[in-house]
Amino acid sequence: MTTWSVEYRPCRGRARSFSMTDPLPSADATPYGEGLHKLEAQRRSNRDTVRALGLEPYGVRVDGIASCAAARSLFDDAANTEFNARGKEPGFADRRPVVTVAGRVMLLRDNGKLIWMTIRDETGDIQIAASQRDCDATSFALAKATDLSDITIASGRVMKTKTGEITVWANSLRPGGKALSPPPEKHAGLQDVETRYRQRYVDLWANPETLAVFRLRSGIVSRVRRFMESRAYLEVETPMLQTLAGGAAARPFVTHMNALDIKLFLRIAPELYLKRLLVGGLPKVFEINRNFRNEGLDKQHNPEFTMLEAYHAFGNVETVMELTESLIRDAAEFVLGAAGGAGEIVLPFGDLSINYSRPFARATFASLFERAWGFPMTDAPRARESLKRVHPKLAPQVDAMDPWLVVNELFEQKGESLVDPATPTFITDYPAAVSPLTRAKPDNPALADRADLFIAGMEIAPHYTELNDPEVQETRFREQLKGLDAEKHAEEQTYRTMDHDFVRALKVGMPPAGGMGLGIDRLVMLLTNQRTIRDVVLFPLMRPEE
RNA sequence: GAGGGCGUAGCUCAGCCUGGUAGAGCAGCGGCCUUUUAAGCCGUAGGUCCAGGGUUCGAAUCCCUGCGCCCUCACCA
Repeated sequence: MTTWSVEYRPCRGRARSFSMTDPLPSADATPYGEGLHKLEAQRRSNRDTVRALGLEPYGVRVDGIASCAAARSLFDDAANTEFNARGKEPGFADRRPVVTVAGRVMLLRDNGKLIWMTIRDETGDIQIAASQRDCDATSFALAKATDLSDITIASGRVMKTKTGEITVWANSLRPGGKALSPPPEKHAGLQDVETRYRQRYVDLWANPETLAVFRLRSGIVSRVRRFMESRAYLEVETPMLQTLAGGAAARPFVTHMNALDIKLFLRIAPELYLKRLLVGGLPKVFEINRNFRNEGLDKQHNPEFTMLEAYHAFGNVETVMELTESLIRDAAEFVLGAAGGAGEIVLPFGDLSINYSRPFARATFASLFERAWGFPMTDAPRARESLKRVHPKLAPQVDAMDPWLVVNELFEQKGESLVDPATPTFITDYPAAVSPLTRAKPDNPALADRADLFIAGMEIAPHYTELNDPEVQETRFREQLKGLDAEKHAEEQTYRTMDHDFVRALKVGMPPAGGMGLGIDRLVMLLTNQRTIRDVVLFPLMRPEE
């Protein structure tokens, strides 16, 4: 006789094996064996009780369900008063509204012949009463077999208890979905940060603040889209799988396509495709979608993140600065409106109160540099000396560095921090040497026509007057490639490649343009007062559990 | 990458400093209860103290290593 050894893993506890010669686990004994947690076993048994009542514990289609909020608003004080006064008179016509609600059982109080539940849906909570007198027998038995965190459906009259709680006084209950997992603690909720991210499906219903943040996120993104449309930008979708990963300086994720046997990259930016569309004659385009960068994780970086990029033909950096400022103010106004506020658009972010209503501040790179370091950025010797002092690790290389790179290092050390975090601020006029893909300022070729928006110390959105001279572009690409130290950047060379097609596109002729990129996750962090990007991404990347 | 913190029942947390048989609340189970709402009362059960190693007569506790998460800094851009 052949003996198969089958490994199988109960949801908890050790894996064990059994062979075909062993008796099969019986179906009505717990099919997951002794590894099954008692709490789950108990819930399975309650589920079987529901089946024995002739009901489907996982629910069936139900039409005409009212939200908890809608059911509450149906409450009719006059009808309720009338019922309380005359409900026992023969022939009395009950005018209290009838409703069906569905939700997850958050609280359960079994008084014997009267069972109270508080259920929750995305609109809020409502209390349900299931009394032995007023429910049909099956429904009452179902109520008895209901566990915390089950999904239940109740139909009945909307009334108010003598303690003033709006309640659906049920005459019928139906199962809406069995929960075999026990719920988090009912007062403290789900606290563990890791579990909240890994099991967002629990976090979302157990912690209403979580749901509120993601509803706001959805509203913000929708509002941003409508704003762009109102400005006559066309929404487009460009490749996320690219044969070259261009448009930004970041390490891409690499994958392989079997059918063509080629290497593919997840995009690090949509930029080069959106510009091709300008060449194609689309004057104003935008895309809101995911970019992927194969770099570290921290409070402001998730490997996949959502960016808005927009390009405006015949515009320049000022065009898109105005766009961003109006767009952010509009989104902030939306959030404030959702919070019931009015007047000046001020939203909290941690300890800061960020004012979005005034014109955003501006500061030039050069002025911040000088304020930070006490000498002008054109003073290369002093810059080198300062960098050696503050960054001893870099000291040996400093003399060989491009003077503008030295300036840039110093600026990032101290310059950015001079910007008031509570005032949205554009830093303008970056050195051209540190902005290779940007056009130079018409009146000063040493400076780039670029502005970066900073809010709360975070870089939110860069703005550029785009490069559209194919020869300049090609030279810049070549310089970028040449700059790679072959040994140190061996890996980088596998994905940094000249984008010949993009140069070819520019040769067809691209109108002058302003372009911007706005980090949507960071914007949502600001507007919803969340300190980490993981609290505004539904399913942030986590290391696998096993 | 460096430093710090955390990991104990399904959940929320004590206990660790100062080593001596594992604790509470909620949830669960049995019982009572038809206006409760963190329901209440009586009873009861529940543990790989993240994993591995070490010290010790004895380790949740002290030491080392590893894993996971969080924080700060650095790197990257």
